[in-house]
Amino acid sequence: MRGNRETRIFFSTELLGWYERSKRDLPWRRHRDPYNIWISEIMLQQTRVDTVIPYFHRFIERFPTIADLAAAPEEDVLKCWEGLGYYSRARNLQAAAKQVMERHGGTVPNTKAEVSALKGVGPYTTGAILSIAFNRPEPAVDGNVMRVLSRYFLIEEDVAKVGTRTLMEELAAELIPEGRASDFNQALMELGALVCTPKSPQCLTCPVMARCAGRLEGAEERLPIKSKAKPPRPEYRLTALVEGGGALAGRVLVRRRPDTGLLARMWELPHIPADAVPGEGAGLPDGPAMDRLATALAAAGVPARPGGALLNAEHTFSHIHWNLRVFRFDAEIPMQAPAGGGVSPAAVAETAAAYDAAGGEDTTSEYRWITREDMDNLAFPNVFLRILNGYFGS
DNA sequence: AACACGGGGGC
DNA sequence: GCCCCAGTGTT
Repeated sequence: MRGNRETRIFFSTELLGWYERSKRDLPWRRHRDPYNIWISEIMLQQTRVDTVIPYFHRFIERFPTIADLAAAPEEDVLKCWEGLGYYSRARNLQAAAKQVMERHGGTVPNTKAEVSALKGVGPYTTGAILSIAFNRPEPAVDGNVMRVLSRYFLIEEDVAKVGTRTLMEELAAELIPEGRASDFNQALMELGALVCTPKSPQCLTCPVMARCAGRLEGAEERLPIKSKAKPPRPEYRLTALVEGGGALAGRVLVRRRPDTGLLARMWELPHIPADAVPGEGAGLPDGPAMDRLATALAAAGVPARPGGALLNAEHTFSHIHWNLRVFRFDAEIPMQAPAGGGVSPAAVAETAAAYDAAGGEDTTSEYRWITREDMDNLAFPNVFLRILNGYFGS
């Protein structure tokens, strides 16, 4: 156990007092509703409060109950999550809502085994739901809590290590005052968010500064100790903004991403990989780049005439840095439905091979011609949202 | 244990 | 431009 008894009692007591005085009025704190708390905790994973608030309101309005969420089209759930990132959270959340309907009659369970069995609910969220919604004395250790505890107790273990989190959970559990798990866990995270911040912590306003070992050692700025993440690897993409003609005038070609992996089942502009920054230095010149893109589009069933480079866009994920060069195309002829409504296996194989040869990766994409209004119903990652909003002029 | 998985905010 | 994240699932 870290710290002596007085140090731990002081911490918990002063922290609770501070929380009563300083807690923010957040939407999910209005009522102690397990569904609201669950939604908020999933949204708050790797995401700041200010970002989450508008999403939380829209989500609860669109899916007021677990039954509504379980019954909704996945497309609607993703659309509600659009721009929030880590979209597997949304897909897992809906899968978990179905679990709750089937196993628990539509009521959020209140035991550790049942809560942690829900899709998308790991050790942190299990503790958060059990403590915040049901006042159970379970630790809820996130990045904030690890920062606060590492400073107050001067813990120099690497917080990126699994063993360190386990240690923090044991410590956090010991600190929970009798009957106060809900407020105490929220207080711990609130302190990390408002006072014990990653950079320039506001120690002079901190309720536990007097006994903070990190502060007393002058070590608060270098804690917590955390090993560095790998930098994102660069990827270069030739991207097509294809404008329809004739019956498809005013529409743009988009496709749906595969069921798994990056941005699963989100919509995007068609793009193919390139070896370097397109249009620069070692990158493919615009002419050949557009030729390759045109070949890939034709193989996907959309013959199109290149209309020049439109813009460059960059987007950084946690592990990939995308460099996109977007080219405008005019569709030569509208996509036609095959006779009889079907496509022969041979034709599919031929198209797939041609698309692959042209640098395409996903040969099973669903393509669609959309208007600006159609964007209200389809979920796009931010980088394509920016491009399309710029194009449609909104 | 390492990696995949988005995005925004602070400085 | 670089750093920080209110984590979970897969391999």
